Formats: sequence, structure tokens, C-alpha cells
Amino acid sequence: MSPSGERPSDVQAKAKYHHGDLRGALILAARQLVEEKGAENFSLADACRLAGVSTAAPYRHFRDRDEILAEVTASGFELLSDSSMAAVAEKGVGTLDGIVAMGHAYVKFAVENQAVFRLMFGQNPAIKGTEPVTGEGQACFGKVIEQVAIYCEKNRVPGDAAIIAVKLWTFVHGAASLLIDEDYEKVAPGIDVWDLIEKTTPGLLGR
Amino acid sequence: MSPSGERPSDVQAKAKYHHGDLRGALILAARQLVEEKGAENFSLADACRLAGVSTAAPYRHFRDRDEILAEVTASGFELLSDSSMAAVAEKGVGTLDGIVAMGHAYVKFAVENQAVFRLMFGQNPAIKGTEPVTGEGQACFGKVIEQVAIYCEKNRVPGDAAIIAVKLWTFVHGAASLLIDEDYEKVAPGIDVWDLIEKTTPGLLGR
DNA sequence: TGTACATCAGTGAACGCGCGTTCACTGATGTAC
DNA sequence: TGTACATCAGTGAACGCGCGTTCACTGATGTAC
Repeated sequence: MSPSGERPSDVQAKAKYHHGDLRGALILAARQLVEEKGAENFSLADACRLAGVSTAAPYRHFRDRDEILAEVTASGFELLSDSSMAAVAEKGVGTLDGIVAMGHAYVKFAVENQAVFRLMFGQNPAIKGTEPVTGEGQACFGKVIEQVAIYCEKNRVPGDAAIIAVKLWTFVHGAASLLIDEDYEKVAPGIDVWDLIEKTTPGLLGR
Repeated sequence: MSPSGERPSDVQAKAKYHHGDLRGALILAARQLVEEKGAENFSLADACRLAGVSTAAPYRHFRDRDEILAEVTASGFELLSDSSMAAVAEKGVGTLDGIVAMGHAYVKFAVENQAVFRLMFGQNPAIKGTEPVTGEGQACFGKVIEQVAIYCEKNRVPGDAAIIAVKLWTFVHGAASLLIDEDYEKVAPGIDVWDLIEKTTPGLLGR
């Protein structure tokens, strides 16, 4: 340790003029605030406050407010891809269990990252049209098709893997949405979404 | 016609001090604006402009901005209930065709009333907790259970009608959401959601 | 039927607020010699 | 190794904006007599 007692990794150290990784810190702050207050209540000024910089600082790193949100959204797809693949790897590549596990991972992600999930799939043309978001989104769905294709081949299921993947996605997406938006609660309180997916997946795969 | 040439029904007549049904007119204006710009860009001031009244006028009829949005949301559920029932009546009460038609009506409603659909099912605790909204929402889902129950009895399908109804709702809701949020387009462009629902419903009903 | 008056549904001006973005600036960093 | 200087990443003050809401007010309506 240097005589001054400061280390580069000491993020909480007293404020420095040069931040080191303000871009990354702002994305992190934005993600946290979006999750806390919802994307519709997110303000750039808030993120600056949280990161401890002036409100003008972000403009060194981002074109505008939307560009930060797009970055948050894209990072959500990355995280979803990773956790889906981890789930599949654990339960078995191209197996029914593996595919169910992907569905569960999808719902788990939605629950743990509600506001980011809404950004990823919900309406916000300005954000969803941008490259990082579109790219990561396609990659993410590609993994589902891949697993379904392996499953179909192994089990001699006829039909287009892409269409079956769309069915699965549709169902799981509905479940995740209705769950986090608390729509089940009004009408089917205490429903076990985990179980719902497990029981419904075989039928959706089957035909 | 009176000598002045004015009729009470003459909505487009020159502005009157007393509006007649400002409450209703503001809800209509709000609905239109929500649909045009999205709920997140809706402002009370805009609605006043459209209705041709001062920005203070709404406060004779509504507590605040959220109360108008809640009213718009509740009216959405009414409309959805009505069109679902019309679809069922046409295709056959408690039949497979009737249930598929409800699914189609759900998607049609979502497409034609995207922003209101998002208000109805999306996150906005302030609005969704209110009475008109909760009540209309429950009534709406009740109609689905009803149809499924008749179907199950007629066709001797074992199992809880409510659970089957939840499955159907989940799938159709996923389809409607992914469709209007343009998420299919990235990944399965040109998909025929109508057909998807028709093909998938029997399986979801079956087990 | 005609008049007096209470009630109601609007007006329009003003408020304080927080936002996104721009500006001229300054302090820190790292490279050339 | 030490110094000069260009470059870069921040600052902080200011801007214009539109919003939701409140206020004292006024014009229209309808009822009692």
C-alpha cells in the first residue's frame, strides 16, 4: 500500500476528480435506480447523484439519457442469457429438464430484475431499436431454439424447432409478466408459477 | 329545433361555459391521448387542451391525474369483457371454437388498444389497486373460467377449470404482449399469432 | 310567469418543482523531450 | 529523472420547459316564492 493509503480498487475512497470508470458506474447506478423506482421514474440527475458526479458528467460518456437506458437493457439480456445457459448446463443439454430449467430461469430473472425485464420486452421504441439491445436479444432467443432443436432431434419430435421455441417462450413470457405485474393475485392468488411451467412444458414441446 | 339552432347533442357546437359531460369527455380524451403517445407520456394538461377546458377544470371531477387514468383502465376491462363475450356468443358457448375465439379477441383488443392494455396489465400500482380497476379485472377473468368450466363438463375433461383457465390466459397474454411490444419481430418475424393460438389451445385445454 | 338567489362548473393566472441539456471552465493525467 | 504542455474528464451554474395543482374569481343554471 502506498504511503497515502489509497488503492485504485478503493471505490469508496474519497472523491477523486477522475473517476476511473464513470461510464460503468453510471450504468450500474442507472440499473439500481430503474429497479428501485421503475424505468418511468428514472432520471439522469438521480443517477448522477448516486454516482456522486455533476449532472453534466454523463455527457462525456453517453449521447443522452436514452443511451444509458439502452445500455442497462442490453446488460439485462446478457444476464438472462448467462443464467439460462447455466440452468441448462446443470439440468442437461437438450433434455426436458433442461428446457424447463430455462423457463424457470426466465421467470426467476423477471422476478429479480422486474424493471429491467420490462425495459427489455416492454414498449420503448427509442431503446429497443438500438444495436446492443437488438443483438443481445436475438442471441438470447437463439439459445432457446438451440436447446429445443437438440431435444427434438434426440426424441424424434417432428416439426420446426423454431416454432416450438416460440410457443415455449410465449407461455413462459406470459407467466413471468402476469407474475411480476401482480395480475395473478387478483384472480388466482397463491398460484405456483414454477409448477405451472413444469406441468405445461411437456405438452408444448410434444406436438 | 330551437330558434338558436343549438341542440343538446350538438357536441361540436361553439364552446359553452358548462360542458354538459366534462367528466366523460376527459376520460375519452385521456384514452385517446394514452393511445397516441403512451401512458408514460400522458399529461393532464394535454387532455384539457383536447377537451377544450382550462387545466383546473378536471379537479371538479377527479381527485388527481391518477384517477383519470384509473377510469381509462377500468373502461378497458369493460370493453375486453364485452368483446370476449361477443366472440364466444358467435362461435359457441363452452366450445373449443368459442374458447379460441376468446383468445383471439384478447389479442385483437391488445392490438387495437395497446397502451390501455399495458395500463390494464402492466405495472402501475397506483392505478391497479383502485376499485373500478380491480373489480372489472376480476369480472373479466371470471368469464374465461366460466367458458372453460362448461367446456370441461361437456367434454368430461378432468381437472380444475380455474387452473386450465390460468394456463390459457398465460399463453394468450404472452402472445398479446410479445406481439404488441414487437418482440416477435426480432426473432420470429412474420409469425402468425392467430394461428399459434388456434393450434396451441387444444393442447392447453386437454390435460 | 317573473324575479332573487344559492349552487355549481367553469376560468385563467400563478406557484414551485425537477428535469435534460449546454456552457465556459478547471484540475488531473500522461507523454515527449 | 524532471519539466512543458496537450488532452481528457470532470465541475457548477444556468437555461428553458412543461408539468400537476391551487387559488380567488365569475358566468350559467335551476329552484323557491
